[in-house]
Amino acid sequence: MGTLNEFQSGRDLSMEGLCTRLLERHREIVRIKKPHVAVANLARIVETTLTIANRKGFHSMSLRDLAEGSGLSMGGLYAYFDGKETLLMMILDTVAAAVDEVLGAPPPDLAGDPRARLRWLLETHVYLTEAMQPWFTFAYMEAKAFPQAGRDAATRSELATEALIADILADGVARGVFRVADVTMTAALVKPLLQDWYVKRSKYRRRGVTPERYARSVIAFVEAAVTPPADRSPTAP
Amino acid sequence: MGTLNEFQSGRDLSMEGLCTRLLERHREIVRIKKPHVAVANLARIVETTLTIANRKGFHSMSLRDLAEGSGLSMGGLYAYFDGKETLLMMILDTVAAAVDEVLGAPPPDLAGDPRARLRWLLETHVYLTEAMQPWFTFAYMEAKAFPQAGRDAATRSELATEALIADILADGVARGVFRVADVTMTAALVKPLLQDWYVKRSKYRRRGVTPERYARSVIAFVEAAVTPPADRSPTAP
DNA sequence: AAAAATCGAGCGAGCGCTCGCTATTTTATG
DNA sequence: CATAAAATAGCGAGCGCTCGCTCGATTTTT
Repeated sequence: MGTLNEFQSGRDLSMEGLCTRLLERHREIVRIKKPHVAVANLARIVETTLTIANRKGFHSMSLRDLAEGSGLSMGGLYAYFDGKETLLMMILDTVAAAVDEVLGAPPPDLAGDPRARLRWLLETHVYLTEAMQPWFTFAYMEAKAFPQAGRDAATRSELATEALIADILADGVARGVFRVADVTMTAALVKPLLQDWYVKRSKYRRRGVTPERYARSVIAFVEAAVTPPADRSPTAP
Repeated sequence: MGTLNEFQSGRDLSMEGLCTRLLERHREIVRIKKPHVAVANLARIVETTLTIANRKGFHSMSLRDLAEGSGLSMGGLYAYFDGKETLLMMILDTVAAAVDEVLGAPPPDLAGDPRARLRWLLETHVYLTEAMQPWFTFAYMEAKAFPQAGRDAATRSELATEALIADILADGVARGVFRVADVTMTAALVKPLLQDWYVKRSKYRRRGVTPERYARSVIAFVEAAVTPPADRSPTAP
């Protein structure tokens, strides 16, 4: 099993890397010409937004707060987005894109091994959400309270992850490795275990729980629930 | 195992019953003298608040929205609370009180049976949150974004429930009924399974999942994770 | 000197909240 | 038992303020 340090997503998940791709997806909204200027300021804007919004909510963050925190002026901000709602959407779709990119590319050599695929998915999800913790907290907290497009995107992303889990479980059942009464229901129950890592991150930090340990715990918990009793006898591997 | 219909909490969880107790706890704030008038209008105020806030967030609900929805005027509302924030607190502490009252009173005859206690707790939690679903959704969504006192209350309530789970697990381990590597960690993982029921209620409704079935699934999932392998062999009961 | 980036005072809309007032019910009085 | 007096409940225009957003002026870069 891997560790957070070994975790290689094949994607740059740093603030700069994420904002570079954010800029590419929104060239027609960001009115700044020089990419290095745009990316640098987007990074400060997003960083500040995540910090303030995760403390008191996106709605309660005023653009004056954001201007002060990011070092730009009120008017300056509007060269980077055309409204507060657009800023929200930019952040939300950056999270969704990261999920697609990272979880959508499992190592091909695991294809025939449902147990390994499940471990990889759970572990990678924990490490991904650890690397982008403020982004995921933001998306989780704000997606519900905002306009239809945002809600839909969040729902779709959530269901996509659930479908990945369900797919692995179904494969495992077909191969006789797992025993699961209801694949859809079980997948639905696994999802909140993954979300808890970033939703309650501060609780786990306070308790000194590392990402590695959390991933191990979730894997053990889920595997116990899907492994046929016969394979779990104390003498089995 | 019980069903939602048989579920008797020993407390009136109807809107009227809850608002009656809410009024008792806040007599010095509610300036309406006649209890039957106060309770009736509080019920309409709270009902409207939960509906609007769960759709677009408490912060985005204006008191004009609330006045229109509840049938009172702007000024009239202020006879029932002394500010928007107080209204929030009234609702949050009603939820906390209900949790204490219902989960704090397990059937005494289960005392010696950790497995039965665990089942009762999980089942009762699902039924309680089903009966007060809009209240719990509201508390979950709004507690974080609001003032210190609210955050603290939410954290304390959350940890209290977790402690109830941990207590049962520890008892089960001591009696050799459960096998759990880390009681605190496992309790932490059970909590989000219970929260998912009201946080994602609409998803489960869309899929036709009943409270009974959800409770059964969670119980099966958790029991698989805490039952020693030996007791799970196909020949065991 | 042209282009790009940034500035910040100012706008109208909408917010939470107040207050002088009316309408209704309860109580006191001859 | 009428009715005056007091208490209670409710009203909604309007206040001060902050919000998201705009735009002509200004600074910085090339």
